[in-house]
Amino acid sequence: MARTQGSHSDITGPRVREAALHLFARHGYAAVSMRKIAAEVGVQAGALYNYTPDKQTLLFELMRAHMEELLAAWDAATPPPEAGVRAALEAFTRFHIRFNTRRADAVFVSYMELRNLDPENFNVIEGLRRDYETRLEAILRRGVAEGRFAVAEPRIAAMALIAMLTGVNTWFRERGRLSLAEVEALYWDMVRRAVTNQG
Amino acid sequence: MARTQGSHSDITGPRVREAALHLFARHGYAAVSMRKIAAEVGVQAGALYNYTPDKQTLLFELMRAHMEELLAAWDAATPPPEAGVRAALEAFTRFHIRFNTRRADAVFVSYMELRNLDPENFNVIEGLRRDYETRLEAILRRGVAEGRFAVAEPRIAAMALIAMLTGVNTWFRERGRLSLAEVEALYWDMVRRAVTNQG
DNA sequence: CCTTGATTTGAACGGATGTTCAGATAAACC
DNA sequence: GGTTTATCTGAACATCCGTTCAAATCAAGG
Repeated sequence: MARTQGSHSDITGPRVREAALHLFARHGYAAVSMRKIAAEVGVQAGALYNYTPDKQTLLFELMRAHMEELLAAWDAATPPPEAGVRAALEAFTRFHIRFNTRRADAVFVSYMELRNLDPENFNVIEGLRRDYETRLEAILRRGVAEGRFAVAEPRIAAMALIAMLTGVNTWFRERGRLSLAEVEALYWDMVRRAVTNQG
Repeated sequence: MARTQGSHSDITGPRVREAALHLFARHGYAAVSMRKIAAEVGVQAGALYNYTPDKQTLLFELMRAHMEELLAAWDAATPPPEAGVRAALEAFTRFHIRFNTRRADAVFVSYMELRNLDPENFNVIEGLRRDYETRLEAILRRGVAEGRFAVAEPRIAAMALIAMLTGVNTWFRERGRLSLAEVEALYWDMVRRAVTNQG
């Protein structure tokens, strides 16, 4: 009694990653066993090893995929330079909120499970995270250079703003009082004022 | 061969909590065994049960103590009303950064290990967290009422600002380029502008 | 329809887990 | 200095862990 009807590598592989992401987000990497992931997929634990060499790599690949999709999505959504630096900052703000609320599990795991990564895996994810921060930092620096923003420490401001925006995930619910568009507008208001001088 | 010379409940108890807090912050609750905590203290695992009924309660009490100390410290540091709402917001900003950077382990654990709490324990910690957010929300509401702040959604702004301020912990190092006072000033600048209208 | 090869099972491995408790130990008190 | 009592050890419990692998199963190709 092996191999259920209709099961394939193309189907089981994604389902393993989905189940792992969901369970890691809910209970944490260390608290989720390979057997629990297998049970969620409807398979025995041994079958998981057709899709990952080990549990650590499964976690790492989930985080790497998320970070690379994040970077690729922003690069594809970046407004052209001639739109202006203010439009770039607004686009970043709205993009970050939209992208992250749609992928709450991956965002959560990519932040909370950093300490469960092997050192070399950690360095890879950390590098991708820095890349993303640098995208925002560049916008802030350009705004300062053009005299439109007043930001004393662009890198720190970038980290501060990203922390604020990512915080949306802790309370936002799809069917809550505020729509995503309203949330975007609220945060864009705060971001805009935080980097702009009075008067 | 039991009871090492000079060991007492008064000494071992705090050391158990210190070791647990440190290890939970570093590796995560689920990844830290009672034996590892005991080894850090220099004791056998069974001895820990003189100080906590079980591992879950150990985690919960660490988080509860942290949150209650946070609330008590802020209540003791709150400026008098006659100092003005702007002074209150600045005090909150500086207090939050100062208190949290000094207790990075407890802050980290109290946020990251929420999902490892039993439902009833979770509700207690969640309630304390809401209390703290409400302190800031009240300041923002007062500022709006007095016409000094422009904040459309005070509760959401409170959560956004706290997320931004707590983010300091992810990068701040005691002996880094910026002193704590400089960091406080940078963030107060952003907070002040984020809640204030232009012109 | 029969073979081939990908996919899964089910059992097994050594070791770690939280918790309990009888017995050993040493500090505190009379 | 002997007794009491708080504290700790060391072993044991049942259960779970990540990972491996021969054998079983089934989809696809000829």
